Order: sequence, then structure tokens, then C-alpha cells
Amino acid sequence: MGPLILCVDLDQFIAAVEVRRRPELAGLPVAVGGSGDPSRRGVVATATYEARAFGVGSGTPLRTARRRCPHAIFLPLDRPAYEQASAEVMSVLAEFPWILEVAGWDEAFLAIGCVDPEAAARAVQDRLLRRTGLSCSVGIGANKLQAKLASGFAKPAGISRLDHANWAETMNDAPPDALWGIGRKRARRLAELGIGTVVALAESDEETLVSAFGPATGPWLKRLAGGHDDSRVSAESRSPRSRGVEKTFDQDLEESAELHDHVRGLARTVAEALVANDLRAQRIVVKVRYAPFTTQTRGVQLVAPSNAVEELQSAALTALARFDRDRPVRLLGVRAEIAPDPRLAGQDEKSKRRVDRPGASH
DNA sequence: TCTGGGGTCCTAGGACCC
DNA sequence: TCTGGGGTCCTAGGACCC
Repeated sequence: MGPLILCVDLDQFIAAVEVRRRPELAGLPVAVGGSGDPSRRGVVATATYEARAFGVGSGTPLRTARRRCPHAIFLPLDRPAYEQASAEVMSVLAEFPWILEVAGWDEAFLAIGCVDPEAAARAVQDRLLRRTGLSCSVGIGANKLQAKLASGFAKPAGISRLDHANWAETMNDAPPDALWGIGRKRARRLAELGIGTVVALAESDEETLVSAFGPATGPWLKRLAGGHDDSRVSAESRSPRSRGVEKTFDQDLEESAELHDHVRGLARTVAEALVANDLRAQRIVVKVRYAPFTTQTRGVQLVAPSNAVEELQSAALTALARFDRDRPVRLLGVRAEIAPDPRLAGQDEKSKRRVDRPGASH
């Protein structure tokens, strides 16, 4: 067996952080999401296993969650608390002598080489629990795809291994959306092509996939289904590509003065975030979601990279003016596309783009 | 299931140029 | 003039993930 990878995935991370600071919630159905008010628009970010038993999980609208589990405790999202907890977790993981890739608040990969993977996984679980009070599941794989899927099988608080030896028996009969990178839409498109299992996808005709999914995604899907993934575990933090904020309104907006005010406010927030991180925008994109949930975007190129509030507001208003304003608006967003750092000039950003793993970061 | 917010990357079509 | 074949850039939208 070659070198192995661990995928460390915290169990019900957001809910676990809330329970950790409010121990009286332990064992109760808790749903965290939005403003924490289940009469308002929003969805559940994470629910405890006790709430999941009632059909309340990630993505469940808050109103639906309340209907399914009226006695659930609803809490608002507290991003700073999760960022803080995540930093604690990652600093513990960084103590191990392995390459660490942070893949999100509650997820990380460790390239452990050829040490005993079960022992490594147990060591990670024990140390994380002891030092942070949080439990995690650990997947072991020959690549990141396998480790990630194995971590799902390991939940909660377990250890699971998926490698080339047991890939076929474990995955062949699973639906394609069991794979990391195939969601509802791609699964439906595959079903239309008569592909309903992982093994069928692995054995499918590549040209068919290319014409259905495009020149990069088609071949990539086929390789996924075979359990192949050559992306590396990388400790390098990647430079951000964009920074944005968006807001769904409890009541749809109808007045253009209101739209203007909100877009200006959002643009200010984005500008402040850019300044705080010494980043500059090269393009500002405004997003509008209309009442029947159709979404449009319009972008404006800046004459020169900037993070000045007035410039971003002006560009955002120019973009806003390019929408047909004929329907009620339920969401507004402003996003800055980040200009390349001139201090990195000489490195050709375009040539560094990877096409071997669409939809995933390296 | 009346459907958040923060991101990343890919795709396709049109503009433009040689 | 009724009309090719690239290549690249830009834009809007789509899909996915946590």
C-alpha cells in the first residue's frame, strides 16, 4: 500500500460548538441557522443528531424545521465563534508531523505517508477530543476522494477506510451522487443517460460524458467513479478569488430606492473586508434574486483595481442599473472579484489553472 | 422542503483579432 | 463580396461544496 491520506471531519461541527458552550443543550434537538428565528427566512446550517431524527438537517428551511420538530431549540449562526473553534481544531491538527490541508471550518486532510493509518486516526480523534471537546470522524484513503467518502461512512466519531482494494465492493452499486462532485443536477443528467450507479459511470462512454458535461467535467466524472483523484494534499493557503456579501430579505423589496440603499450598504461591507485584508477588486458583480427564485448577475469592470468604498459603490450601482427591475426582489448580493496581487507579477495566473479536478480546490 | 451565505471552478456564447 | 478558421478574452450562468 502506498502513502495514505486522512480526511478529518468534525461531527455536526456548528451544533457541537453551540453545545460545547451551553452544555445544558446536550442531548436536545438543536438547529442552528439564519437569525435563529424559525418564523423568518433562512435554512438550517447544522442540526444535532436528535433534531435529525425529526427530518431536520442541513438545508432544511427554518419554517419547515419548526413544523417537523416544534420543540427544537433554534439558534442563530455565530460565525466568529465557529471561526475561533475551527482555528483551535486546526492548530491541534497542525501539531502532527504531517502535511495539513484545511478544507473548511470543519474539515481537513492530512497526508500521513506510510504510518499505521488506524493508529494515526485514533491519535487525531483522541487529541482533538481531549483538547477541544469536539468529536470527529476520520476517513482513510489512498487519495483525497477516497478519504473524504470514507469520512462520511465513519460518522459519527468513527474511522473508516476506502482504498482501491475495497472501492468496487463499496461504491459500485451506489448512486453517482454518492461521489464528491456529483450533486442533484449532474445525477439527474446521468440518469437521463441511463447511468444510475457508480460502476455504470466508471464504464460509461467518455465522449457521451463530454457532450453532456463539457470537455473537463465529463472525463473527470468518469475518473471519479473509478475512485481516481490525483489532487495533492497542499498546505499552501490559496489567494482568494472573490469576496462578497448577500442578503435575503424577509419581505421582498419593491422600491428601487430601497434596492439602491441596500446595494450601497453591501458594497461598503465588501470594500471594508477588502481593505482589512489588503485586497483590491478588479470587477464588481451584483446579484439579484427575484421573488420566484430566479437569479441574475451583472458585472462591471473597474478601470483600475480598487478597494475604495465610493468606487465599489459606484460600480455596484452601475451594475444594478443594468437589471430589468420589474419583479419583487428577495435577495441582493455584491461580490468583488479580486485583482491579482501586483507583487506576484511574473507568475502567470492563467497557466496555473488546473483542469484535472473541476469543482475542487487544490 | 417556498428554498441562507460564503465561496470555487467550469461552460458556452459572443466579441474581437489575425 | 454572403464569407474560413482559429485563438483569446469577457461575461453570465450553472453546479457544487461546506
